[in-house]
Amino acid sequence: MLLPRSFYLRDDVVPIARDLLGMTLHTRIDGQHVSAAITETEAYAGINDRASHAYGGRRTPRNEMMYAEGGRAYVYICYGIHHLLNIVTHLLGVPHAVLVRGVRAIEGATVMDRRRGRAAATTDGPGTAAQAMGIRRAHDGTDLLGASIWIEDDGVRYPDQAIVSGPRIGVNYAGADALLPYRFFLRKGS
DNA sequence: CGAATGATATACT
DNA sequence: GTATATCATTCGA
Repeated sequence: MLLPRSFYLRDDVVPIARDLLGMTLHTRIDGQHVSAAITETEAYAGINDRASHAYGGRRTPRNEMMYAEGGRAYVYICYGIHHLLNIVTHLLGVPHAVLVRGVRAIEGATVMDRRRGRAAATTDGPGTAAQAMGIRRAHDGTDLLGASIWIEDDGVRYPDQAIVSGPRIGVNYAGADALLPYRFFLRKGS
């Protein structure tokens, strides 16, 4: 079933990042429908999180969408070439988001291979995940309860021991906040 | 392990 | 408007 708006409006982004593991991300982009299980996420927890683009309440054209009501996509370009998909959470004006770092193909694996230019059944980073799903900067602000990007709960549930948490990747500039255990992924073999 | 890559934010003139 | 530093990464060696 489609994840309801209320899932995205909860006030703590960290358990949302954890709960997204096992949910199914769907896209219908360029006439191609693909779906994939979310296997790795990271939480970015608002204006007090030094790793977040919204640290200190910063507002720029790029990160404006982080301040939207939960349940939209925040897509930005990193290192000039990689498009990264984030899921905006919390109420209007509170900039929380979850970075989707990894997916595993369910439907449309051949489309994902073609987009990636190589085998893409399982992606190995946030840039490759977004690319396989067809998501690019133009999808910034897309409503996740709409027809081009959405997330479904197929009832997959993982016990706590199947999930690993640890420090986020690539945020060494964030000082002590770089050590927060805001990254979640499936233990090998899960 | 290290170079590539160019959008973006910020600090200037 | 122009300049510069930075970057929630990726790929090939």
